[in-house]
Amino acid sequence: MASPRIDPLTLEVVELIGTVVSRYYAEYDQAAAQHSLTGAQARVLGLLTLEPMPMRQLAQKLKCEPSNVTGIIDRLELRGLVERRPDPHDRRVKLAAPTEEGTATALRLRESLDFAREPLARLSADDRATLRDLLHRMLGEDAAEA
Amino acid sequence: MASPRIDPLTLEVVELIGTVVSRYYAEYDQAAAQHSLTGAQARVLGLLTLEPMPMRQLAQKLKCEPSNVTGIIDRLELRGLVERRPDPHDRRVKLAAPTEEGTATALRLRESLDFAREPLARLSADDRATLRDLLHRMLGEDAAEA
DNA sequence: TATTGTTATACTCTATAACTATA
DNA sequence: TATAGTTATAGAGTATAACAATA
Repeated sequence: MASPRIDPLTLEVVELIGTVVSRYYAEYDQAAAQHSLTGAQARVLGLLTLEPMPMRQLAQKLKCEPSNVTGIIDRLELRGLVERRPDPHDRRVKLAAPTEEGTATALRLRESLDFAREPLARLSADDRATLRDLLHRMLGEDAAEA
Repeated sequence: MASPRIDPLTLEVVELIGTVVSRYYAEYDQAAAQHSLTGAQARVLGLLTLEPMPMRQLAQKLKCEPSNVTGIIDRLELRGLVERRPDPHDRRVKLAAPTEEGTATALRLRESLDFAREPLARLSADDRATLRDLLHRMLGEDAAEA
């Protein structure tokens, strides 16, 4: 809790990360908007295409209250991108799953996300590998949560 | 528009960046909440402590519509963290500026943001320098916009 | 009793359009 | 006429609290 007095180098890296963050978010929202989706809707659709899951689990992934998921899924369901299925093992839970159209939309969305190509294309393969290693070490073991 | 077919290395780096982004945002919002501020309010307060500026300019920095800034500044002003000053050169513009308490809050907020310390502390100074260079090259010349 | 999902409510952020006061 | 800031409005995300169905 002692006041940090961060060195200039660390400060510069933090600012650079801030730039990456804001650019990443802007591109993500823009890509989502091109498919008439909000950022949250796009994120949910992306998660569900990996694996259908209960509303509760979705809330945990999004780090928000379960009551919010109801609305987001409502809007996606209204557009035919997602459906609610009963869970055969527990009649309380509803499994959110993408429809065929939802899966297709998520795929197109991922392809239109060119954050992967544009900025990273400026780095050589060796540089990308170095960056990967640095980020891995920076994030520690729990980097897989995405 | 040709479908990308991204190589696994690039994909891995993109995922890592996604993890950094979500962690950065989560920490930022949490730090803001500790001071009873929303993320947007904290961002505005941070910008204004660097330099007071017209509402219009603030909207440009936030990449949102000017009408939104009115509300954000309203709420900050209501709490005594920000004030609106007339611009001596143009009676149309209002300069948003932090109050003394606003400046103090912004300072405490910055200190409580330990994203700078915790993850980056795992890297040596050499590694941080390497990371800085890679991010610089990745972001290009326009990395200063933050 | 505890848990899942929902509803009701309130607040913030967001965009759009129309308005005012200046320039 | 153009610009700066505001208001009005509507939609979306968020948290909180209370509720029904199920465990």
